[in-house]
Amino acid sequence: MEVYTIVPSSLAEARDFLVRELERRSWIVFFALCRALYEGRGASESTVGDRVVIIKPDGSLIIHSPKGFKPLNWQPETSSIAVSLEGGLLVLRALRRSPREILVLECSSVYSISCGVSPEEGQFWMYMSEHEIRDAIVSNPSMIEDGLTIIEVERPVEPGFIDLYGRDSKGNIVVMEIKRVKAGEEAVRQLLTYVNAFKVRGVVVRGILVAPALTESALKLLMVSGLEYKIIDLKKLYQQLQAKRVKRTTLKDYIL
Amino acid sequence: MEVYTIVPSSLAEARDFLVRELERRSWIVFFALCRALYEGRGASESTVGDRVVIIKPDGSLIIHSPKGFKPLNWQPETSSIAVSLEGGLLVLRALRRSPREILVLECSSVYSISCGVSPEEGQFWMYMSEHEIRDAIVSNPSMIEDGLTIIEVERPVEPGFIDLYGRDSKGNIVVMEIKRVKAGEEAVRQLLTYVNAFKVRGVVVRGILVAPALTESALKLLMVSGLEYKIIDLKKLYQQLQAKRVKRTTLKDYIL
DNA sequence: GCCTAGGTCCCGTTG
DNA sequence: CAACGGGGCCTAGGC
Repeated sequence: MEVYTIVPSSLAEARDFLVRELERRSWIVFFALCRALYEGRGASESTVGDRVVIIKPDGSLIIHSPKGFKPLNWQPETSSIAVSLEGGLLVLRALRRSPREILVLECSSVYSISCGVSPEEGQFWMYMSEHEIRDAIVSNPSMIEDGLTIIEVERPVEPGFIDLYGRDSKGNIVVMEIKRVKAGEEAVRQLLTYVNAFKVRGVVVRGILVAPALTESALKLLMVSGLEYKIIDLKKLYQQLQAKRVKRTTLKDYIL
Repeated sequence: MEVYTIVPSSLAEARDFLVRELERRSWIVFFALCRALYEGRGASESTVGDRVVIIKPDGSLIIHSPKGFKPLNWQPETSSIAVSLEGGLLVLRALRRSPREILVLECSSVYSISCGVSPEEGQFWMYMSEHEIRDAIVSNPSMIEDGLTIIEVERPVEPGFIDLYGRDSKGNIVVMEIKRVKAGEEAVRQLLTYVNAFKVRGVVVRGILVAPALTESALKLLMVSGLEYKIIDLKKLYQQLQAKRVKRTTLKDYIL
């Protein structure tokens, strides 16, 4: 990857550079003193401040303030980014078609602009998703309960999908909702919706919430609703999965 | 703001530069060919790819791939970022205490590094939040229903808070849940939880979902649950609020 | 620290 | 296209 940086001596120079690199669909990063105006699903405005602006080859635009993970303003995907000089300011207009949104960036000063064309995308893998946990249970249902058999994964029901649908050793239908993080009330409500979808059709089923932990109020709501839960040990599960997994890399040397 | 950029001729030079600027709590942005390993609440790994890495003065670390709004890897807040040269790679270890997470970035090549110390933070205002909508209803409850009076805002209930709590013209207690976007089932379930919190204590209340729109299944669930809804016009509300608001800036010249 | 709820949530998947 | 649910969600506000 070739990265090229300029320290523009004027906003006109910055504009020309941006126009050319947007045309080439380069990856653009610049430091600027600017303010942003946004209107769409919500609306925002700001006073001038030092910002880092990223424009990606796919048109995504991200404006970062000096603090925190979240950008101050953004446009996840743009249909067009227009650059112009207006009243002594460098103005970028980033439009989005659907939902219809506009983000206007007014730069009073551009400190530096870097750009590069990126050939190396690389691959990415995420582990320990709800998906992975679900698949692990499918291949070993006894981790939930002895004698449990899984009949269907992602079974469509009235609204949405049941994570796991099975039958216990006594022949009862079991509906399972899986959470990869501590489950709150919302998870219980979700499970309850599924169980009720059966109940209204006169079918009584067991509902089991599968999670590494439950909040207190979630537990209370679960009890009141006649539902059950099963705590799973994510660390153990991760190590089991890790052992089976094609070893691509390892963090062992880094783990503290 | 002063922005300084180097094109390091070696990883050692990049390391020295990073160490110094991290020390100074500068704002650091660099382009690199690298891969990231993450382990914490989840786990991820990747092959090498071209990335833009941002390290903010507060220690937030963000790694962007060439696509989309979301970073590939990140650390919202770090307790420490260590930089070292290991086996011909520039390695950054970003630790987070709680939750305990580690992000390791292995750079095989650093194309350029920019840094700057930012004095101008600027201010930021967000409009049309649920908060704003709620306040607008408080100052004019008739937009929901004639004769409605608001008794309490954010009234604490069994678990959580009721957005608006009031009384209708006939003396019935009214519980309102506000959504700034189209409401789905989840919003209905939330409202239902609040209404049920009264019901279990033998108090019958009206539940009204206030939103710009409802999904079909949300409407169905709402009907079945004996709840009500009120559609609000966000565009109209925004213009009303905008008129009252202290005019800081305007997008009028930009709106298409 | 835990927990609840909002978000311009984003994002993938599916009908 | 709309809608539903996951996410390393993040972040703010209460306790």
